[in-house]
Amino acid sequence: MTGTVESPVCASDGRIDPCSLCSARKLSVCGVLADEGLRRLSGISDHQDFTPGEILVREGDPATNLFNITTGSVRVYKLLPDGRRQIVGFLFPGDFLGLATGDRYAFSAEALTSGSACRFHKKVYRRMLTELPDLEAALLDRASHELQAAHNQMLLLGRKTAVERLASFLSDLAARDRRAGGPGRVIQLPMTRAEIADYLGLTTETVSRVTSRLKTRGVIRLLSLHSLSIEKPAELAELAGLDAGDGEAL
Amino acid sequence: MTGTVESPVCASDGRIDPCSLCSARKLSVCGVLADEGLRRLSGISDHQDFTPGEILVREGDPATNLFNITTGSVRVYKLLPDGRRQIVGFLFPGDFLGLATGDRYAFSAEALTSGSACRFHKKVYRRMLTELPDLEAALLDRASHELQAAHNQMLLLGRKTAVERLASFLSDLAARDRRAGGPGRVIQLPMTRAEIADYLGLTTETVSRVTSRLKTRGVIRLLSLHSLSIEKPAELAELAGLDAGDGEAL
DNA sequence: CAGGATCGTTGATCTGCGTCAAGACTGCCA
DNA sequence: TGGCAGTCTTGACGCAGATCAACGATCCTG
Repeated sequence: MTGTVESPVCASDGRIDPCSLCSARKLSVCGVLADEGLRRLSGISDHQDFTPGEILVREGDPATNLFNITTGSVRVYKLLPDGRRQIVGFLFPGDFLGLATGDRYAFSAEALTSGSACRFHKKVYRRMLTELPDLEAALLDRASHELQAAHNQMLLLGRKTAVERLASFLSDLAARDRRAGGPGRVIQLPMTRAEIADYLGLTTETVSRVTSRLKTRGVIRLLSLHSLSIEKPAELAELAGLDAGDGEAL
Repeated sequence: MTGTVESPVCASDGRIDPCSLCSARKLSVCGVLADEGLRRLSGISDHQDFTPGEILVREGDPATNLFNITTGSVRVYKLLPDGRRQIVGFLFPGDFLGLATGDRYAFSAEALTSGSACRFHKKVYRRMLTELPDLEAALLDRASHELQAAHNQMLLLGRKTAVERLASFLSDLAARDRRAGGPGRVIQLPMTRAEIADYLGLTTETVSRVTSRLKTRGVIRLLSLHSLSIEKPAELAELAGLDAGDGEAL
C-alpha cells in the first residue's frame, strides 16, 4: 500500500533524475511530463520527510509552498474558532497539496502517517507552469476532479444519513485502492475514528456505532482497528446511495 | 444586478467583436484575454438565452458543453435517487459552468432567473486552451478558487449550526455584491427558501425560522421576499463563525 | 381583478444524531 | 511484562433541526 519506498530525492543535479524512480510519479501530475520536463521540475523541488502529526501547512500562514505527496498520508482540514474541525480531504501518494490557495493557506495539513513529499516554492512553480503547458493542463484536470469530489462530499454532508456517509466513505476508499491497482476488497484506514467523523460531519460515537451495524449486517469485516474487508461490495454501494451517475467518473 | 443587458452575441464574423461589449467580461475568465484571443474565443462560442427553470445541463448526460454565464443566475445541484437535493452552487454573471466534468456531467444546472450564457463545445474549447495559455491559467485560478469555496462549504455543511449557515450564506452574498462593485448592504435573493435550504443542508422551515430570528434580532431587515438589507454586518459576520482566516481570499 | 397554485411562515411533535458517561481494547515505554 | 494513556465501543439521555400540519402571502393567468 505504501508502495516501494524508493526515496525519491528529487535533487537537481546528478545524471540520474530522482523523479524517474519516484513510486508516486504515475499517480501524480508529474506523470504527464517527459524526461526533459521532469528534469526541470525536479530542479526546482525539495524533498521533505514527515512523521505522524507533523504539520505541513497551517491555515492562515503565507502560502509559500506546494506539495506532491510521494509516500504516506495526510489530512487536510479547516477549523472554526471554537475548535470544531472539518477534514476536507485525505491525501495519499500522487495527490497534490496547495491547489486552493490565495496568498494564505485556507486550510491546515498534517501528516497522518510518516511519509514524504516533493515540496515546491509556489512562485517558482507557477513560473514553471507557464513553461510546461502539459503540466498546467494536468493540474487543471486534477483541480476539476477535486472539485467534482468536493461536490460529492457536499452532497454527502448536506443530505446523506450517517449510514450513507460511512458507506460512501468506504466505497470511495475501495475505489481509490482499485485505481491504484489493488483489489479494492481490503481497505486500510490510516486515520482514527475521530478523523473519519470529522471528515463525514459526524461524531466518533456515531462512526463507531454505524461501523458496528455494518459489521453485524455482514457488509464489512474488521481485520484490525485500521483495516477492514468489504464482504458485500454491492450492498455497501447500495447503502452509499448512488445510482444517479455518481460512479467513478475518471 | 442583472447588469446592462447588451446582448453579447459572440458571433464569429463581423468587424465588431461582441465579447468586447459583454457586461460580464471583466468578471469572467475571458477578462484576461486581449483583443486577438477574445476574437478567437468568440469565434467558437454560441449564444444561449434561458428562462426560469430551463435546464442547461442534466446530471448523467454526455458533457458536451461549457458555459460562461453572462446575465441572470443559475443553480447547480446533485440529486440522490430518492429526490434529496444538494445545491452545490449558485452561478451569477462571469461564472463558469462545466469545470468539474468527466465524460458525463456530474451535476445538473437550471436557470434561476432568465438570462444568457456563452456556450462552448467542450472539445473545441479544450483545444483552444492549448493555444491560449493565458486562458488556461485563468481557468486554473478559477478552479482553485472554486475548490476553496467548496472547502468552505464543506465546513459549513459538516460543522456549522443552522444560524451559522444562514449568516455565512448572507455574508457571502454581501461579499459577492461588494466584489461586483455594489455596496454589499442590500442583498438580492433570486432563489426560493427551498433552494437556500438545499444549498445549506437544511429544510425550508428551518431557513424561514432562522430568517425570522435574524430579523427579530435586528441583524437583517426584509425588503421583500427576495431582497433584504443587512443592518448589522459585523454581528452577521460574528454569527457566521469566521475569525480563522476565512475572510475573502481573492 | 378573481382564483388557484405556489411559496413562505409559524406551531406542535418527533427523531437521528449529539452529548455525557463508563468500560474495554490497543499499543507504547519502562 | 505490566501499567498507563490514548483510542474505541456501548449505553442512557437530550436536543437541534426534521417532519407534519395549518394558515397566510404572493404571484401568475385568464
